[in-house]
Amino acid sequence: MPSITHAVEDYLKAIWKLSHQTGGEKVPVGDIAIHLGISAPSVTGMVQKLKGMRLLHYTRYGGVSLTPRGRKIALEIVRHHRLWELYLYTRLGVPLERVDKEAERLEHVLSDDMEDLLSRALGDPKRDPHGDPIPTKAGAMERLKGIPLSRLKPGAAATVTRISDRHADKLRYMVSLGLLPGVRVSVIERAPFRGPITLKIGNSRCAIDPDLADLVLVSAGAPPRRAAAAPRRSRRK
Amino acid sequence: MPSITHAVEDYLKAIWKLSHQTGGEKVPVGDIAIHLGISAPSVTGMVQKLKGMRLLHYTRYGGVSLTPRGRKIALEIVRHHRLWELYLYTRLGVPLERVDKEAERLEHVLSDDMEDLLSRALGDPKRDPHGDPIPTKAGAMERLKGIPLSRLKPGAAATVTRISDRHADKLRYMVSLGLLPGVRVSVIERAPFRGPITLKIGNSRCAIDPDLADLVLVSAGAPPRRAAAAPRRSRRK
DNA sequence: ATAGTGCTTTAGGCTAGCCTAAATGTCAAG
DNA sequence: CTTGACATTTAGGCTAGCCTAAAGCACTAT
Repeated sequence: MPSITHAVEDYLKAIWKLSHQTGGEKVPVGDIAIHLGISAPSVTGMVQKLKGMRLLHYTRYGGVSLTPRGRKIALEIVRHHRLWELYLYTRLGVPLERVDKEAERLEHVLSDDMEDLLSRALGDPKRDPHGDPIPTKAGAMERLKGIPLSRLKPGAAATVTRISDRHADKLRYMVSLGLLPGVRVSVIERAPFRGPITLKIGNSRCAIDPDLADLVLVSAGAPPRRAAAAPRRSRRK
Repeated sequence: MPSITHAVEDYLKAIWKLSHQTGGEKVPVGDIAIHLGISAPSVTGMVQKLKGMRLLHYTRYGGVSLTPRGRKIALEIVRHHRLWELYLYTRLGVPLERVDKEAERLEHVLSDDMEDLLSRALGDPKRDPHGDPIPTKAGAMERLKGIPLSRLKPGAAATVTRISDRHADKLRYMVSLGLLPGVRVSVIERAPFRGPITLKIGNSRCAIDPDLADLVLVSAGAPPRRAAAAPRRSRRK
């Protein structure tokens, strides 16, 4: 019986992500290939193997979906990933746009005992620094609520709940604007034809592209009760 | 040109350790095999590959020794390992006898940037929680000074500087005795014929086997100025 | 010297994961 | 219902690392 290698974990996580964000059931093999940057034939091969391990359902030309076992493992990796992200961000001061890449490697290297210690050291957090929910150890995950910032009507105010971690460069830009989870924003103006959206973030204002605003989730009324803990950057040297 | 894989890092670290602790120049292939738990033929194969990468010197039947390049990489891994150990111990409260195994996996997963952040977060430490010196980024390492506790004369007092991390079970026992770096000990009595050594550790006394005492290094007069920071175990639940 | 003993190396094989090229299935549009 | 476009799978190959079995070297003791 084959074991859960790093590669297996990567596949399961990718499949989970893809089915999670599209909401769809079946995930096409090609999408997995693109997401992981691996050739389609390689993915077919691995998928057949994972089917043999009963980690996913698969029919030729029919796409894949995770079994409960597969989903459990996927969520475990997601939990590891997000715990590490939070740790890197709040404790080591790793810049937000870099935590994803670092956590990508660390997520595979976290024993069960250490997972507990890490979680506890962080105060058993519910969200990672991007605002994404951290699955519980049992494999339950809070639903992401909120609407894209791009959908917010002019004049409306809201609180950022989550910023997408997909594109490091865009993320860095958002950070530079102060567009972070827990921050209060309001829409001042929206140009027609998907033109720029003018925002007030804190006390400053700026205009951003709606494509960028798509990546930001906001929650209507919620006050910024508890932002993800700020990093304590060491100031020495 | 082959790349520095995890396996390569493990080999270099093993060779460095073996040549470092024997003080000898050439390391026999068989020793590497035993140390890594890998068959001798596999080691021969890898060693030939590493020679091709100019990371070590090797002649058939003649053992191996690291080139400067190889040593640089080995020390980098050792640095990673010891930084992680200290981090796990002082920040996450991982038990001392477990940090080695955990760090074994983490050491391969530490980017250059993160190494700096980690080191800084720890206050650019010089020692790991066992008392072993942490190599500098440039690849320089302080020499371990001190004598084995087993060599200490009755009546003499000293400070523990380092306890071996080789055997997790023995390490756990030492921890339970309070035999930790920075702790003051004195020899009350030594039974003849390598019999048990009776010690005073702090305010309590105990008798230990000289084989165990071999694993503890002590420094004659040094006062316990700064022990490796104690773990702050969370007390919740 | 020479045989034995014990490393060490060669030879040959295996698995995991990846690749490219070529074949095959699916589906929509004519 | 046929064809083209495109996704997917099969076939065949590669590298990294590991293994076992058998051959080869070196050193010691007769």
